[in-house]
Amino acid sequence: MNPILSEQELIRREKLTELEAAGIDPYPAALYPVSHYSADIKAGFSPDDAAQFANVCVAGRIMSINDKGKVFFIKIQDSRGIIQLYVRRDDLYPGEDKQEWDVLIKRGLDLGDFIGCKGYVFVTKTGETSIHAQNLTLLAKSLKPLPVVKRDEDGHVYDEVTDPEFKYRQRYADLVVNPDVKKIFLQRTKLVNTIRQFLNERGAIEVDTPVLQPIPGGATARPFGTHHNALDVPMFMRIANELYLKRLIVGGFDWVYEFSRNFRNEGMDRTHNPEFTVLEWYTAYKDYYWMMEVTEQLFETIALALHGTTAVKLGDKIIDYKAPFKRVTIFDAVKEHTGIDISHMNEDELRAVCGQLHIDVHASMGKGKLIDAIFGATSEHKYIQPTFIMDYPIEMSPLTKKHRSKPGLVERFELMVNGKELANAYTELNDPIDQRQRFEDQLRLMERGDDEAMFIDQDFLRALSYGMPPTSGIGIGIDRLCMFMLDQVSIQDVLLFPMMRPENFGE
RNA sequence: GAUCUGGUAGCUCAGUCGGUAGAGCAAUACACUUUUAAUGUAUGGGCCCUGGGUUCGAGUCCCAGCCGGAUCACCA
Repeated sequence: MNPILSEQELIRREKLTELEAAGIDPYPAALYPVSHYSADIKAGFSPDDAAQFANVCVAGRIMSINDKGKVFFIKIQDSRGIIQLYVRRDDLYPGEDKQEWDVLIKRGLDLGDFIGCKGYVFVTKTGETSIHAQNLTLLAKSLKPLPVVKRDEDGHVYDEVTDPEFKYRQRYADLVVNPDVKKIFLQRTKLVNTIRQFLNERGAIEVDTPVLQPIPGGATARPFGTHHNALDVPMFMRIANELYLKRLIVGGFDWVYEFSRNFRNEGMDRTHNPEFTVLEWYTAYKDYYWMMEVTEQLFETIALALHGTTAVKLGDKIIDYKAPFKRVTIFDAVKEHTGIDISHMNEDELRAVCGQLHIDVHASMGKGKLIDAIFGATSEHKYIQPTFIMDYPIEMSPLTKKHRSKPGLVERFELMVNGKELANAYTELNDPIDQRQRFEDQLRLMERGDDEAMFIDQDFLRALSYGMPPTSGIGIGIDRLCMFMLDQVSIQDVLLFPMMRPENFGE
């Protein structure tokens, strides 16, 4: 606790002492028998049927106090909204002794305190549904003033707290004071629940796989390293769960999924947090064409669940998630946006195209990375409406099955929305001999200087050797999906506690 | 990592040319028994992010650092 207290914090501590001296416990232990939420009272009450709400008990945090002398109007916020309490001195303390009124109500209450109230519901002269208090209980004292944010009838906000550092570091206060922030996170939960329901009702099984892994596999990224003391071995935080889910397909599950918290020790910006969530699922006996259809259905279902329509606002754009989505191969995409057909070019020719288009290249880049660079620089950002980009070069897809009819390509698609990758899926490589070769190719890339190439996972190869049925799998970035579906420009606004540099509290 | 930008009361923010630190809300006190973001009157509240420098004098100018944000590069 910061030893330097502000004037207002000191005053609140003095009030605490005064309350205790008067025999009022500022932090009572007993449960408080809440019977109603603010929103239910406001939605359900009508003066003609007042009996139904003649005896309610609510609890929440004090958001405003209007002191009228012998009458107080107090607004409290519970988890569902805000309701006003009408507190009249002579109703709470009808006798001669008004001392507790002075100590508890007049001097003892502050913005931010939790109180409980029993009473009956009525409508004030000004038309606000309120609770006429018959009993008021202090449930928890607040010692630190929250930011004061006010709203008028038109929804205009005064003194809104917008400082990102405050919002992200003290999300607890941000949530109290900014109801729209809370709404975003409720929507995020709804999005995740919608996906769960979608997958569960189709027979998918939710599983948990290791977060601590001896070999960080399934993606190309720099991992966080750590150490297991009892085993005295290095361990890594997972960068992807792909290889574990495929092991489960080997084991006989035919549709598994996991919301995987992944950790990557790389830069952070408004679209990247060091830990982030990816939904991956793998389905046996399916291919990437099937996967495209299910993906379209899923995105359409999510948009409808959140917004009641497939047309979703994102910045100044409207993204329409109505299935089916457009499909275009990566070579056709490049041809469309540059006029150049790179589909049959070798590495030197691709390098020449990069020079012609002023794209930075590195000597370590192989054919796959060059093609990816050309696509990224010329085409990727042009796909605003949901589009499947299909059939990637084999060099950049070491876990993907070779294309059934196009040599040098694999059966892979990425879903582009708003010019960004939202999902990545393939027909999975289940040929153990081919898989070993692909790993070895990665090793060669690594030797050539590509520090993102994959490690060989011998146990995964052993699993594939037992036989894995033909399978299709997908990974969907959940944080990014939330950003797109909830119209947020920063990943920090869809993460409750985005990573921040540790705060220095002094000493 | 590079560039730009910000940090002043509990909160939102002003602060001119370098010359005694400001407003609204919040707080304290008094008045008011159905109020409406924010009733009236009075009062208190400051490590101007930190450390150096320039100057008679620094919230203000210079340098370095700390903590954010934006843009760019790389990754989802």
